[in-house]
Amino acid sequence: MEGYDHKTIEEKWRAEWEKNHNNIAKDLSDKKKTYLLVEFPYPSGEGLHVGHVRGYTALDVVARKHRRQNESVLFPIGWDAFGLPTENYALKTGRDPREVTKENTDVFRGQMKRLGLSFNWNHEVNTTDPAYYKWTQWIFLQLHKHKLAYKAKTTINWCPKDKIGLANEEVVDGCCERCGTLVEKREREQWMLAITKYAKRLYDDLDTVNYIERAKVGQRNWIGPSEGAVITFEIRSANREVEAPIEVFTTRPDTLFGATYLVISPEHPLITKLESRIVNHAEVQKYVEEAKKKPEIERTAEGKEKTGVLLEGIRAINPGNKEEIPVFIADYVLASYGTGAIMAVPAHDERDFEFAKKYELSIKQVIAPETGVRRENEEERNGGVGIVFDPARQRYAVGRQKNGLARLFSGGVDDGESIQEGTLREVAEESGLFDFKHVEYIGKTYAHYHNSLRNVNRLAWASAFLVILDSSDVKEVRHESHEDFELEWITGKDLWNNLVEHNIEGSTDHWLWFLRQGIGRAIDLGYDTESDKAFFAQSPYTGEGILTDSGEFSGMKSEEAKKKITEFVGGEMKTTYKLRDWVFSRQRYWGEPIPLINCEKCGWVAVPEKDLPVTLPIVEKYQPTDTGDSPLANISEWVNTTCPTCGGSAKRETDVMPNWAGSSWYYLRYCDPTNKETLADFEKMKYWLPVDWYNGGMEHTTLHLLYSRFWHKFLYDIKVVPTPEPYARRTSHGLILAEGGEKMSKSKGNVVNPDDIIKQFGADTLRVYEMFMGPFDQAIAWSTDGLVGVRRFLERILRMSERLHDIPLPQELETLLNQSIKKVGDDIESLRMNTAVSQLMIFANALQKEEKIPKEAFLTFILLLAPLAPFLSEEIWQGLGGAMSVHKEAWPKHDPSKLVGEEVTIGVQINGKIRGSISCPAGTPEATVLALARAEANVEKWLNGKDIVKIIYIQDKILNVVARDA
RNA sequence: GCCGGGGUGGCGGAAUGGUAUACGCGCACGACUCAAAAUCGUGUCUCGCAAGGGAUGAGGGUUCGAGUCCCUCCCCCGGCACCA
Repeated sequence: MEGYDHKTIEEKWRAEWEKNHNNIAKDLSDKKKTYLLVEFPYPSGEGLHVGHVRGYTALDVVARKHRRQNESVLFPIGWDAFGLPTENYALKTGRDPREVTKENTDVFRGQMKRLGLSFNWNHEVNTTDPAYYKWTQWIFLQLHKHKLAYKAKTTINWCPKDKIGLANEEVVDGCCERCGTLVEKREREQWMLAITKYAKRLYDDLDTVNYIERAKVGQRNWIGPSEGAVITFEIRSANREVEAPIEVFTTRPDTLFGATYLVISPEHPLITKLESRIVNHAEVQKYVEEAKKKPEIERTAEGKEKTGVLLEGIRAINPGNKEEIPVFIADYVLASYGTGAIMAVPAHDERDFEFAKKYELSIKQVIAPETGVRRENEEERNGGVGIVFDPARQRYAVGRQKNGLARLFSGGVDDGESIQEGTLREVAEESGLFDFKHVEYIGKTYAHYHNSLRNVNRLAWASAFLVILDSSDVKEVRHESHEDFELEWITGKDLWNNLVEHNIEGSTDHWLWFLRQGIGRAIDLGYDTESDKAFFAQSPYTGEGILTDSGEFSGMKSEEAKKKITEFVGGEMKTTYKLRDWVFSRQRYWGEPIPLINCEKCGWVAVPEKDLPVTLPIVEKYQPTDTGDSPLANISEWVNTTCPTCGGSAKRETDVMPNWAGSSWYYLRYCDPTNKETLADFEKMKYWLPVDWYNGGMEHTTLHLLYSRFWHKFLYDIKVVPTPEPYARRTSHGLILAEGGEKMSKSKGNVVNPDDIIKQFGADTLRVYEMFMGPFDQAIAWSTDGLVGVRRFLERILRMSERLHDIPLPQELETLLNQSIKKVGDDIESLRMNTAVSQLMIFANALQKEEKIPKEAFLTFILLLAPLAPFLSEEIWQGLGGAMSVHKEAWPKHDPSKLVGEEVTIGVQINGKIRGSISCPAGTPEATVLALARAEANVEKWLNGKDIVKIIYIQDKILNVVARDA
C-alpha cells in the first residue's frame, strides 16, 4: 500500500458520482419523504468557512443515511446572494455585483463538491436570479394587497457609514450590526410589514414545532407578550375641565389604587394636543427636544438616573379612587411600547419608585405579599425557639415551639424585647445576608408581633421562613388547609428539649447555620401598617399578593383583582407585544426592487403580476445618494414609468428589500425551483413540506426563523402553501473557534480555511474530525492535533481493509457489531455525531485486535462509516468487490436479540460501594448472581459478620447488597 | 437583573439514577529499526508499600445507589434588558 492518497481517491469518486447522478430527489414518490434543510450561505469573497462545514456535513450524514433507508430525500442548497458585502465590494472595485456573485457562488459550489456534500444540485436556487426574486416580489405584492405592507413615516435607525436604514433588530447596542457605527435617528417614509398582526400565532404555534429550546425561548422573548390592561385616565386642566382621555397600558391593573402619578413619553401626542393647557410648555418642549436628540442607547442605558418634567396645569384622575394625580413626561417611558403612557405605582415598581423618590411623589402601598390568615390564641403560646426570616424582604421575626410543633409567635414574652433585639442584631450582622439597616425595623416588627398576634384574623404578610434548630429535629412538614387560611407546621422530634439544651437564647450559631442552609418552611406573619409603611419607604414590593387600601377590592388577590378592577374602570384586558413591525425598505442597490409605483393620481400602485419581475437595472454608480435615497433613484429612465392603473406618468419605488426577504421563503422554491407559473407547485410542496429538519447557525434562530415563519403563515392564510408552519424541527450547531478558544477572524489571522485542510488531509478527515470534535450544539475550539488523530484513524481503516479473511464472526464481535449499528444510527438521528464516531472507533479497535479480521464485520463497519467518510468508504467498498456504490447499499439493521453479549460483567456493591465484579451469562437470576458474588473473597470479606437487609439487583448490570452489623 | 447553556483527568470530551473518567489528543515505556519517523503493543484521575481511601465547581438533601434528581451558593459562556 502506498499510504492513503486522499487526493486521488476523492477526485476519482467525485467525478464518478457526478457522472452517475447519485442523488436525485424524486418528487411525489410513494416512498417516505424527508426534507433536510441547511441555511444557504451568503456567498462572500472569503469562501466557505469551517463553521459552514460543521452544519452542512452533519445533515449530509443524515441525508446519506436516510437515502439508504429507502427514503426520498430532498437536501438542497442555494445562495443568499443579495447583501451589503457584495455591494460594498462592487462599489469599491466598480464591478457589477452580478459578476462578483457568479464568481463567489462558483467557488462555494466547488468547495461543497470537494467536501462530498450530497446536495441535490438540480434544486439549486439563487436569490439574485430574476426568476427567483420575481416570486419574492410577488409575495411582497400579496402582503401589500392584504394590507400587511404599508408605508409609514417613522424615525428610522440610520447608519451614517453604510447610508442605510436599519430595522430595530439590526441595531446592536445602539450601533449598526454590521459596521458598529453609532446609529442616528432619521425621519423617513419606509415600507413596513405588519408582523405584529401575527404575533400571537407566531408565539402560540411554537408549541407545535420541535425546535431546540434555545430557539424557542429566543423567539418567545423576542415576541415578548405581556398580559395587561388598557385603562383610561381623564385629564383635567387647572379649571377642572375635562380635557382629554389618556390611555395607559399596565400589566398590573391590580395596583391601580396605588397609582399616584402618570407618566407619558416625550413623543406622546398629548403634549401637542394640550399645548395651550400646559403652563410650563417651554420647559416641557425643551425636555422633548433633548430626548429626541439623545440616541436610544443613551436613553435606555442601564442605571441611568431618571429624569422628567411635571406638566403644570393639567392633572389626571385616577379612575379607581377618583383622586387627582400629577402628570409627568419622562424618557424612561417609551413611545414604542404599550400606549406610550403609564400609570406610575411607585410602591410596586422599581422604576416608578426611583422616580417618585427623586421628585418626592407620594408612594402608596396597595399590595401585601400573599399568605394565609393566621389565628393565634394565648394557650398555644408557650416555649420559645427559632427565628423567622423572609429572604425576599429580608425581615425577621421570632418563632416559638409547643408540643413538638414549631410555629410563629411573638417571642420574648418573658425576657423582654432587649434580649431578642440584641440577638437579632447579631444574627443580622453575622449572617451577612442582608443590610444591617433593616435591623431597627426588625426590632419593631418583633415588638409589633407581640401585640398583633394576640388579635385574631390578622391579614398576614410575607412568605417567611421559619428556621428551627437542627435538621434532625424535623420529623415532618404538615400542611393544614383551613377555610380562610393555610398553614404549614414543622413538627420536630425533640425540638423543645434541644432548645433548652442548647440554651438557644444566647446562641446564634444554630440560627445562622440554618439561615445559610436555607432550611425552613414558609409560614405566615402578622404585620401592621405603620411598620410596613416604614419598610416600603426603603424598597418597592413588586410581587403579587393581597390588595389593601383599594376600596372595595381590598382583601382580593392580585390575580382576581386584575380583571375586576379593569372591569370596574371600564378598561380592557389586552396583550401587548414587544415585537415591532418589520421595517422592510433599504436605500441600497443590491436587493430586490420593491415592485410598486407611485402615481400622483392613484397613489401607490402594485406592478401588475405579468410585469414581474421588476429587474434591477445595471447602473454605473452603486453609491447611495447623500439624500439617503437608493442608487436606483439616479436612473431616471428606470424610475420614470407609467401608472398601471391610469396610464399617467408615475415613479417607481427606489427602495429595495432587506436581505431577509429572499431567505424567508427559499425552502419553498427548493421544492420546485424552475416553476414559471407559481412560486412552487402546490402538489410538490404538499409532498415535501414541512421541512423535516432544519439546521443552521445559532445566530439565526431568532430573526430569520421568525421572519420566515411570518411569511409562511401569511402564505398559508392565502392558501399558497399547504402547512401552517415551515419547519418541523430545528437544530443549531455551535460555533467553531480558533485554536486557543478565540473567535476566528480575518483580522486576527486565525481563520482555518477548509480548502487547506482538504488539500493536506482530505475531505473525509475534515468531515469526520468536525463531527468528532465535540457536542454538535456547543461552541468548540479547532484542534489540529485532533484532526491528525482522525486522519490516523482513517489510515488505519485503509490498512485493515488489506487484512480481511472470510471467517465467521466471533461472538463478542457480533455483539459489538449490533451495538454499533444501533448506536451509530441513533446518534446520527439525534446529532450526537461525536459519540457516533467514537463508537466506530471502538468497533474498529476491536476488529483490529483480531488476528484475522472477519470480512463481513468489516464490510458492515464500512457501511456505517460511509455517511461520515463517503470517499474512503466508497474506495474500500468497491475495492473489495462491492457491486454498486456503498451509498446505495441499504443501511444496516441491528438484531435486537444480539445487543447483549452472552457473558456479562456485573458490578457488586455492598451498601452502595463497589466491592467487586463477577462474570456470568446474561440473564442469570438474582439468586445465582448473589451466590457468585458471595463466592468472591473480597465481597465475602465485606459481608462478614453482617446481616443482609436488602438486595437490589438490576438485570445484567449491578447487584447491591445492603448489609447491617449483626 | 432576567432568560438560556455550561462547570467531569494535562487537553477535547463519554456516561436511560446502576462498575465515573468511554473515544480521541498528549505523555511514558516496550517491540520493530543502525537510527529516526511511521506502525504495533502496554500504561496513564489521585493519596497509599499494601489493605484501602478520596475525587465530577462548593455545601446540603432525596435514594439501596447521585456527574445525573431536589435545595442553597459560586464561577464561565451566549442572549435580552427603563417593555409599564
